[in-house]
Amino acid sequence: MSSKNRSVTLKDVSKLANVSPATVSLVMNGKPGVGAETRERVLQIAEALEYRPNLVARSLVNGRSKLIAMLISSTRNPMFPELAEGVDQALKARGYTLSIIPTGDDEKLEARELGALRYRGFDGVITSSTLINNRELHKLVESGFPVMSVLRRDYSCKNLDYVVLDGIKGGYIAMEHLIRLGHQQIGIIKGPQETSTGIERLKGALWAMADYGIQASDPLIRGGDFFSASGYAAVMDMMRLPPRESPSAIYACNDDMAVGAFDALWDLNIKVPEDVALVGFNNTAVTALKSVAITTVSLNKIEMGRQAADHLIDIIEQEGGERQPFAVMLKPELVIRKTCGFSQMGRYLLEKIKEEDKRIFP
Amino acid sequence: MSSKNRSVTLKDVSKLANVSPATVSLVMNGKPGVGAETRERVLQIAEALEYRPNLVARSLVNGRSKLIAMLISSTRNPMFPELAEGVDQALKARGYTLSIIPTGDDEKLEARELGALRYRGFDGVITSSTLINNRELHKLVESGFPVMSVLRRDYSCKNLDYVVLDGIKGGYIAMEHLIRLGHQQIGIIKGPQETSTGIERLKGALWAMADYGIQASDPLIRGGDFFSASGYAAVMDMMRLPPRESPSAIYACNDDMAVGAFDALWDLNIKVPEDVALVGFNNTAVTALKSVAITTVSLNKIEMGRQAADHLIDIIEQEGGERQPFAVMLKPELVIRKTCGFSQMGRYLLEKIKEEDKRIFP
DNA sequence: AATATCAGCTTAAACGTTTAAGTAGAATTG
DNA sequence: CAATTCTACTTAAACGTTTAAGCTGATATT
Repeated sequence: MSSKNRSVTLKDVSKLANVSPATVSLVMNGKPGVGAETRERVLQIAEALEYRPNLVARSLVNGRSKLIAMLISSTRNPMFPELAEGVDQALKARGYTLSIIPTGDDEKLEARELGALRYRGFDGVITSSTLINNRELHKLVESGFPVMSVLRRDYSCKNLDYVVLDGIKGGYIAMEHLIRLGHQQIGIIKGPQETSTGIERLKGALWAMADYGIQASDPLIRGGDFFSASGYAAVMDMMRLPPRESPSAIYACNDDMAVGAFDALWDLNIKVPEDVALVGFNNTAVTALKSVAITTVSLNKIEMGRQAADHLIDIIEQEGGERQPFAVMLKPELVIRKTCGFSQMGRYLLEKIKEEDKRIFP
Repeated sequence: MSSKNRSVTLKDVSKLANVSPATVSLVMNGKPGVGAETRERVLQIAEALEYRPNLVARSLVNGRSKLIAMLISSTRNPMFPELAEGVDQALKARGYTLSIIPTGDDEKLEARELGALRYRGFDGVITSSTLINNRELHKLVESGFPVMSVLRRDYSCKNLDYVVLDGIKGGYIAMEHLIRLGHQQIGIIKGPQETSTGIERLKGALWAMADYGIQASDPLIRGGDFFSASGYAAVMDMMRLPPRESPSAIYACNDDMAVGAFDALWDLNIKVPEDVALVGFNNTAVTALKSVAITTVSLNKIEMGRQAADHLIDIIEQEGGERQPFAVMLKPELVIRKTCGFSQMGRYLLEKIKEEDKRIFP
């Protein structure tokens, strides 16, 4: 069918319409300075030829590509899908398109990708994989490139805009929940301390413990890396403690580790929540499954992505204006499911009764 | 710090090096025709100025942007993360960057986005959300734009390259597994019949039933849309059938629906696998959880993404050559977990024991 | 020694837009 | 009616590359 594959250009339209390319450009961009009839004619011809402006050429001249990069740790990070959905919603609404750049939380790669953003033609970047004290990010921000940090942030980067969750509050309410249910020996599986989320979610929990006069015992606080395996290992370890030192509840600083913990408890034949309570963080999709039902701290990831993207575009599009800092801190909410007891009480009693039955009627 | 934000260009380098821009271009691209000393000098100056070629300008002249689009239904589709990981691996290795375009499986939007790909400057597209008989896709392929279909395909689109899973075989082995475990009344939760996956996974299962002489009963075959809620609804419905018509096993054409089914069985207090066996499809992350452990059909999503991306780039980069069709069909494997019995045996023994009990202690 | 070949450069056009500056003619003004 | 302002255009430069074609002087060929 198609012989020559060159697409229709501004010039093609201008020739057919007997006007200069400049005029066509004015028409296509709805700018004034063109007579009504001419405008109409050009529009019709453009329509007929199915003319579409070449965005690459346009980018070159006005230095805007309408391309936004999203730096993430991995597409498999369970936060990513919803975050990206929010970002995509906002971008689509304003005519931008989204590129994703997974970095695997590899510092080198992240630095390289950050440095490459500008000359690759991106208009701005949303980064969700920021580690604390990221020099390259620093440089990028200082150079005036539009950057929005989401989920995590870098305290050391003064001019970095962000929209994050209040991790301290989140950690606080998670821990408070466990304490109020009567737990005194509480295990904590930390996140990496090079991330703001890792730091804050721990800090909040420790605050709650302090407020309620509960001793935080060192052997119950374990390092984790936000991946499920580290949660599994941490629990396997904790549970080796002598019974009176072992936890009756565990707070994992994210859901992945909570799921790992859940699996470990399962393997150890420890009943959740009857024997050990568990609370996670992020309200990731898995936690909502009926057979998992992990109590967790929820945050609106879609909203977070949307706000970040929307404001990033604001920044990009308001050229001259003094750029004032943008910092949003969303509020966490506790989602109470089944891993912390209470609702399980009924079931627990039921089983006790069954056991009695068996003894009485063997 | 930074006053003027214009980045370093080829010209800046050429001026400092006292050569023409053309020479710098040759050097930067490692092309011949430049003397050793000159080359060295240019390289050093470029290095010193931190010169990076402007990819937008480059794209404009050689018509290649090194941008690949990936059309997906949603970032929340559980297949997406791994698929994208594979794609990203291949793209990164060859210097391309990935844009994702969620379409929500909305036909209009998908058509629009497909049509826009070329003038947005993409070099090619990987589509995983293709519905059957997609006119716009047809047009795009016929126009010679590099397209690779992954996961799903469109039978009606003759020149569409693809890398997919053998869905028929997958459906077959899933169903065969249930049959071999002794099930005769098997419920099926279908996928949408406008997708190749929906069609094939059903067809394969029906073949297996036919091969083993098992009647497929209409009320046990329910429509689904690949989302969890439809699996839930299907099971709720099926289980309302009179006991002798209700299924002892269920085959869901994807894991999302299997999870929905799992939840429904949970709510109905029907034990899996003791009372009803369940098999899913895709080997999605959730199914591997210890407390879920759904038996499912596995496919290597990362590999699938990688192959698709890799070959797409091959197509893009071999300009002239006759483009011959590329079609890969990966082999499915059954991942046996805990939702299909084997405990069937346990149940059998248990019932025998109960009967004995009743006789002895009436 | 005249000619061909070649390495090592430069020139200039091209890619498809946008936009500042220019122009011709019509309309408005004093 | 001459001067001014507008309107509706056009011209041409610019964005930052690539690349075909051209040029120059040196080396190789006959």
